Amino acid sequence: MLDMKMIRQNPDFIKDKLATRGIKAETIDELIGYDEKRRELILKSETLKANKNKASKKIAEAKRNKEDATDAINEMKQVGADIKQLDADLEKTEKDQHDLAAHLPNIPADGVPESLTEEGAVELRKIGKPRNFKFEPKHHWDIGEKLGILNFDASAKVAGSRFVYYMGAGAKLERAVYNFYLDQNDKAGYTEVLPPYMVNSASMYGTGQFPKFLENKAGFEIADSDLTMIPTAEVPLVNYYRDDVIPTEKLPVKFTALTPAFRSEAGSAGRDTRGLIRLHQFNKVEMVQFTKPEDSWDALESITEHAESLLKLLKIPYHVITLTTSDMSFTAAMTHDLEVWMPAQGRYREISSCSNTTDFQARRAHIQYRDENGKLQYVHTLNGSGLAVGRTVAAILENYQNEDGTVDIPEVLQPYMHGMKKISKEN
RNA sequence: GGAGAGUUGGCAGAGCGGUAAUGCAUCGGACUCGAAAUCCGACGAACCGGUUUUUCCGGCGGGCAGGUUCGACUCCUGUACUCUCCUCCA
Repeated sequence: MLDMKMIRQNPDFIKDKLATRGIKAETIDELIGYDEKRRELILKSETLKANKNKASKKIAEAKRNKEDATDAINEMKQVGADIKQLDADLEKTEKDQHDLAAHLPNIPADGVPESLTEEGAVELRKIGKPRNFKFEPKHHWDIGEKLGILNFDASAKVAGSRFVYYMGAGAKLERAVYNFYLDQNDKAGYTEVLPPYMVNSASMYGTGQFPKFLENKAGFEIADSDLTMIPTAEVPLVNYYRDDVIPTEKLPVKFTALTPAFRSEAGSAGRDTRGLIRLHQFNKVEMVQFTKPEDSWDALESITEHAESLLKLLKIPYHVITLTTSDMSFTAAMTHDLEVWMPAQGRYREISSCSNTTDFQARRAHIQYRDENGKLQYVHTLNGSGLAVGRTVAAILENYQNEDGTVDIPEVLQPYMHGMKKISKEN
């Protein structure tokens, strides 16, 4: 949620910034119009309410003195009716204003490449050289199915498209990857959390998924309840402190969690229909930080670098890009994506997204701390995948594949696989 | 799933239709070499509007949402959460 006072005071700045995210200037004007009308109505309503309170006190006093209070009671009746009318208008205006404001994305930070498409992302660095294959590298789904460690036929039967069964060494590899990630995050000072996998709509609103998420049918809501399956652990992790004041000495708070993420993938029909890249349910280890405002930009770099360190240890080639203004998620002021090299596709694919949402989520979710003057301020929140687990498995299968169809296991994962060095049919 | 109780300021805790006692904590002051104790005073969330870049005024506010009423923390309805008992259950 953007700061309305800020919009009121710097309308042109907001218009320029949000134009890069596809928001029309007229939308901002409309919002400011609602705000002006709202404040006008508040002024009128509050004047009447002040009168009402005075009249009420008069009645109370008259009653105490056993005097006649008919005049004051009539005044109360009249004023009460006027207030009712005015407040109905006010409520409508507030709702209109709020609905509009809730649809405005965060202001892009300086340095975010401006573009109305995903074209124009800036590559910050490229690490590791794609391996030179002496044979045609296979897609991970082919490798996985041949090895008997991924079964998409069974999942199609039992659940539907965009699900998977990991079998045997495949399931173990998935487990090795997320245990490795959790251990690394633990070492980096993140508190491990095991949160609920369903959250209420206030939480979905707090982290900025709702209302758009609902309108786009992007998720899985539980019938006859207020619950939604989490689309990312970011939701329960950030909302942990919703409506709270975080004790200042605790900042920065760093959380990490392994959870499944549930997404409808509405609107992505035909894309990535095979394999582990785009599923309705996938595991992800997530990192979240709550920081003081002045620390959040350093924190974004630190989260990104930590996510990178995982890929470095796994020895998988990747690059880091800064997303464009319109490619970023709704809540982000800046996002660095990590993309891993997928040999069979011959391109980099997203495996992590690290964002600074500044105070955008904190405003929605009311997450505050007290500054050195004891004043309540909004914290900044950050999130980053560390990392997507299924996509890591896909990347391992493709980057570590051998011509005979076996797959080597990255050295750092071998201890997590009871020393197994290679996945072959026999496993 | 059933029954009951509860939800008031940072905490504790009254009132139970006329606009939120009191205690603790906090802040300021007095006393003191200093501190404790004591005394005096202030302050009761967050939020919103006006004015104002300190101030002051007003609104809102007693889990939340409605209703009754000139007026509700106080009555009624719904709902969320917490606790206890029963039931069920990994």
